[in-house]
Amino acid sequence: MKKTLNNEFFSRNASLVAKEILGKIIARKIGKKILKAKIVETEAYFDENDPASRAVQKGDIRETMLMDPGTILVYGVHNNWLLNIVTNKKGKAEAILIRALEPLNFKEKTNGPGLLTKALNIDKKFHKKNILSSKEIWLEKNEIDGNFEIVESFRIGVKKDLNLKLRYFIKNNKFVSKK
DNA sequence: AGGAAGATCTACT
DNA sequence: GTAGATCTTCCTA
Repeated sequence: MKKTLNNEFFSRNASLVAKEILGKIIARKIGKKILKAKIVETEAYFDENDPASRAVQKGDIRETMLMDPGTILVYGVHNNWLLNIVTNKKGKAEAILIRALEPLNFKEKTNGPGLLTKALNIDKKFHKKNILSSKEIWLEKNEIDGNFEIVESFRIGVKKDLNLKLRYFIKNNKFVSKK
């Protein structure tokens, strides 16, 4: 059994992936250091029937969301880079947004989508790379603690939200951006 | 070339 | 709780 997450993991419905990726480890190699953090908060975005998703707009973001599962989608908003991972099969515009991490071996703040990209030094250079094959960033299974409760809630910062709970976070984790 | 909008963050009240 | 700062991308002309 491989330690890193595979293609099948991401080849599913975005809300499913968003939920199951909670508690997994994201690793970022910078020079000789490898920063590791636990994913504690995510959101799911869809194509049709999701007015808040950027996939309904034509452009580079939609193009990227149509690519292979595991493709990294980096999107700039305000002053920040937001880290997304494309899910579902090629041709389906779905993705998850990583909203918050719990740092395991570093101290930078990661309790927000813009902050975690700064902490991990993620920017547009990762755009359209695949997180399943990258040597600089990857995801690992968490074999240490798989015991936590998942809370479902509404997405944050979107005007036209669906009447669906598409944000998922680990209960009682203090690194979650909002409750 | 210019303007508007946006899946945000920080600081201050 | 609310306002402001300030960057990238897309749309229009």
